This record gives sequence, C-alpha cells and structure tokens, in this order.
Amino acid sequence: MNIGEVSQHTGLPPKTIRYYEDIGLVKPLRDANGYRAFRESEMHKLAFLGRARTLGFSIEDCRNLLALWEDKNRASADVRAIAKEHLAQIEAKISGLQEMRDTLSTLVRDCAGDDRPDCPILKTLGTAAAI
Amino acid sequence: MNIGEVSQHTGLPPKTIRYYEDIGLVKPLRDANGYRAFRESEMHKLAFLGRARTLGFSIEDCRNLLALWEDKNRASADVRAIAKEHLAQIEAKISGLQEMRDTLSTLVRDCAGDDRPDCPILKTLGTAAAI
DNA sequence: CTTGACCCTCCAGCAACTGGAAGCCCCATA
DNA sequence: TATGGGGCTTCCAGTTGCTGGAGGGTCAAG
Repeated sequence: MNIGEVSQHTGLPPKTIRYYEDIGLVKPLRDANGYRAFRESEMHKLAFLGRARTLGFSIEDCRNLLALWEDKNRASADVRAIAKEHLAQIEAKISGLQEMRDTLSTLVRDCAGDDRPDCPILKTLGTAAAI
Repeated sequence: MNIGEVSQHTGLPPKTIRYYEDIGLVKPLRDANGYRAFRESEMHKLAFLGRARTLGFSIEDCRNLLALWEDKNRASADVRAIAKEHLAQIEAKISGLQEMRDTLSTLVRDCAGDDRPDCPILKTLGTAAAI
C-alpha cells in the first residue's frame, strides 16, 4: 500500500504518516522505487494512532500504548494507568478553560461594545488582581 | 527598574519579559551598562500582558488589546469583538475536551485494570470507529 | 512524449516560551 | 584589593506535533 492509500484509510495526512515514521512509530518497507510500502499491520497501527491522538494522547503516550497494544501479555492496569493520568490532565485543562470562560464571559457581558472608549475588559486587564 | 524587579511585580519570568521585548510588545530603555531599564508604564503593560495571557489570549490578541488599551479613543466594540471571538474558541476547546473526557472515562471505567491482558481501552483504540 | 498525479527528501516555520552556555557587572565581605 | 555570589547580557537550541514548500524522481494514461 502506498502512502496515499494509507492516508485515505486512516484519515491521517501523508505528511503526518511520514512524520510518524521519522519518530519511529511505524516502520514501513520500501519498494524498489523508494516508495513506502505499508503492510496491513502498519496501517492498523496508524489507525490506532489516529484514534489515540483524537483522544488527546500525547505522542509519547501513543508510543507506550502502541507497545502495550503489541504486547499480548500486557497487564490492563498499565494501559489504565496511562489513560487515567491522561484523563486527569484533560480534566485539569477543562477546569482551567472553564475558569477562563467564566471570567471572560462576565467581562464580555459587562462591556457595552459600542463606539465609546469606556471598556470594562481593558479596565480589568489593566488593573485587576482578580484574574 | 531592572528586569528582576519587574519579574517580581508582574509574576512573569525574566525570560518571558525578554521574549516580549524581542517580539516588540514592550520597549524598555537601557542603562549605561546595557541592563534593561523599565519605566512604570512598561511594567503596567507587562502586568496587562500577564493577565491577558492568563485568560488565554494569544500573543497576537494581546498585541491588539494592548494597542486598544493605549488608544484612548478606541471603541469598546473593538475590544469586545476580540474577547468574544476568543470566548468562542475557548468554548470550542472545552467541548472538544469534554468529548474526549466522556469517551475516555467510559473506557477507563470499563477497564478492569488488573494484571490480565484483556483491555477495552486498547480494544477500542484498535478497532472502534466510534472515536 | 507529454501531462498530471503521485511519491521522495530536506529545510523552515508555527506558538510561546524555556534551558543553557559564555561572559559582563555590581556589591559585600575578608 | 581580591573574591565570591548573584544578576544581567546575548545567542543558540529545544520543546510539541505537525505543516508548507522547494526541488526532483516515478508512473500511468492519452
């Protein structure tokens, strides 16, 4: 399978697939003309990576998950630990963003948004310790 | 004021302050010995930047907000537009993360997390179209 | 034989810093 | 007066995860 076909099947751009090869996540064979030749197993790995990335796992997480995926004797606890850690990070990110959203939506609500220069948003950014 | 003092007052690391000078957000004077000499106004700008960054505004947003902050004739509508746009981005990010969290927490919940190899997390990453 | 769609490699750049090396400068203490 | 420690300077490189583009080979159709 050429990179284009793999790209279509996995939804990953060719550039990304090449990048994943660069950093050692996949190791496609090569045809005589130098083209990458992906086996089914490589394509499955890439699909796996695409899904893990969609869930926000870092590349290093993906590398570990992939190793566990390939290891038929792995303990599910190992996978779960990675996922739980990642889940905690996501939750932290969400609450950080929610804080931002709350502050910001208050400011936006209180701003007249007309052609006068008076603006609580700038006033807050300029002076508040409340951020 | 030296960079260290400004750093203490604003909470921004010296490295960050130098970086902000590099990209033209602040323009401190220089002492005879080459040290940066910040005036009050520069320090206020940096504090402003720190708060805007805390609210997740991009550097380019900050540049625009700063310009509006300095412009005593600005229309508050201009500020509000930037803030609203940013708010929308934050909300999009939040819902993306919430989707991740929901999927991931289901997976984590369903995973025994013991020393057996059977693991719904990897199973899903390996096969599901549901992500 | 040419055209257009592939594919290749390599280099640069994005955001927003952060770390580290190499080297002044200033002040207090022995 | 030497010296030690901190603070300041510049510049370069690295972070994450790609993405864009240049410059060039390959392949299949007409």
